[in-house]
Amino acid sequence: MTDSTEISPAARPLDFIRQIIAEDLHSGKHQQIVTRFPPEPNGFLHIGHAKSICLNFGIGMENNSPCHLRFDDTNPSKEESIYVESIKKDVQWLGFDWGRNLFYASDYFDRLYDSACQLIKLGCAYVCELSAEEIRTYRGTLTEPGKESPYRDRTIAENLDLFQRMKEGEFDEGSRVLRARIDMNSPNLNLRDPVLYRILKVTHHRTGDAWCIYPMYDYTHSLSDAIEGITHSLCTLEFEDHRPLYNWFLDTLKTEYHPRQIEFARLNLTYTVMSKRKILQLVQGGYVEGWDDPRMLTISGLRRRGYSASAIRKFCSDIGIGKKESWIDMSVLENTAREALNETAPRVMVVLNPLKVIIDNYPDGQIEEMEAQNHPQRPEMGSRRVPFSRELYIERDDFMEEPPKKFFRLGPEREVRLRYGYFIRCVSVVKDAATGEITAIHCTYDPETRGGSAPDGRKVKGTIHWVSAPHAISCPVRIYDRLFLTENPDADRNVDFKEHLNPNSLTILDNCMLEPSLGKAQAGEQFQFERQGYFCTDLIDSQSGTPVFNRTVTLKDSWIKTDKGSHKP
RNA sequence: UGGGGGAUGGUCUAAUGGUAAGACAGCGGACUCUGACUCCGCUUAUCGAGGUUCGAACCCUCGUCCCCCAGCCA
Repeated sequence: MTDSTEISPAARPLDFIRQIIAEDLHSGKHQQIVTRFPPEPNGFLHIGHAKSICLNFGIGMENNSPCHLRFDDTNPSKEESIYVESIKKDVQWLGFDWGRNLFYASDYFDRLYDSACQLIKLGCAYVCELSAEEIRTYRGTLTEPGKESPYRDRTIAENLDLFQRMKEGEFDEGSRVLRARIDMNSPNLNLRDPVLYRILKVTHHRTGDAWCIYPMYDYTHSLSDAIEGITHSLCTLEFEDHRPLYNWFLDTLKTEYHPRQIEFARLNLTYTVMSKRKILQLVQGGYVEGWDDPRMLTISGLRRRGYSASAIRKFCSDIGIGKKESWIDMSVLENTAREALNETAPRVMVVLNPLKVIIDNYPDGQIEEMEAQNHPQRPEMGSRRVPFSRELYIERDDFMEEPPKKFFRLGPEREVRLRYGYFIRCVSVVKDAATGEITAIHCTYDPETRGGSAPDGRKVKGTIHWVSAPHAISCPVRIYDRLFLTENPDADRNVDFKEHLNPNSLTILDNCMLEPSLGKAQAGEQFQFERQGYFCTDLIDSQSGTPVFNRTVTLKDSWIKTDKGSHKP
């Protein structure tokens, strides 16, 4: 990707973070800036991470400066290399390049250990033997000060010895921690002697069994930023309270670099959940078919759903960066997909819920090839030929025996245009004697209207899509809808968010009729099924010749609004 | 009720002492061989009360409401 304006159009005013960076560059505080995206490899990336990725890497591209990808892998009990791989893939797929700047916090374990010893020597850290419960009690509460640990005033030599023995595996998990020695009376709980290291006798996905003590986030993060010479360390609002601690580490250890932490509001989207913990529950509980289920707002799910990387980048740019907790409506994301796909997706005709049409006056056995444009607004995308014959399929929704007022489609005695085909008029309806279900309709066509226009200038109000029955390719199409029924599934603490799952988030239509050109669709190709929506061939389940389609998003439909329900797909 | 943040149409975002703007949503209309796209129009906002000022969304004071923090998670 070379066009950085695509990511942040020049016309858009700078967000507050970019303003700070511009000032720092202008004032000479920094000649070059360095940002970083620091995921923990304990799950797949989602749309919320995309916001952070676009921010950090976007700033990098705009300023021609590096943006590091650093895995914050300090908790081996939750982290796995499969997540490392998926994260790298997703960042690249989104269009970003970390170049040589791929790092792991675990790369710094030795330096982090040395710095911890340094803190001990400074009298700023000590080995504490309080249990986890005791530490919690000693920490105090929001309104009451904490109490100092009885181990707080050990000698430096004793602390050094104990810490080394922690490292050497002499002690049990949970029996000791290394703590910073700051202020048990601080109104900021993060400063009440936070834990720096804990004993975890767990194999790490990169360092194996080399370590049995692992550093905590706050300590690791600030030092890793300093080690890498990060200038602006961008994180979400909940870390605002941690900033004094972040700074304390850097100030106390007098690091060469002192990055500035700046916090921005995380992304909230309606009709979904964003927390990794909850997403994990959906995956592990089998509520979805995996991290990359097209209903998931993971990067891999969105990719499979048919969202392009540029659409996701556009979305992240559109929503902006601020400090106000905000909820973006899902329709904004959906609209971004439509906007992107409208430009690029070739148009095709597919009948999702087929209804047989027999054209009584069309010669039996005759086949014509109709010229259809691939994109009416972009003639350079060319055209294709679609076969037309006596028996066709049309959409069940496009026929009503007793049509309401503003229904422009087919009904008894009504005439409509078959797109790129002929005008047809319905002459009779065939029903199943037992169920009363309409099984087919009979029509006549006007041979003068070939291609879809009438020489006599007569107008029809409706144009519907169709597929020639003998030529149609039957195919499953997966209709995806929002995963949740409520705007904020998390809203009520007393109700499990899974209660709000949409039971109809996936509908498989297994007898859809594709126009023949779709037989050679490649996995991942995107199309507009005219009058229906944007669809793509599934990346995983599509075989060449036997495609499986996923609905990315519907087209806007103003008929559905006037009709109020009876027409809902 | 300790500390840290935040309040601009229904939802986001801008305006940084000088005409409150844009996007999405909604409503109405035009166009149309996609009830799509496109185009046009409309409704709707500065949390409240004071103050400073010729002039305040912006500065000051006092309130109100919302979010975050008591993991050996990140």
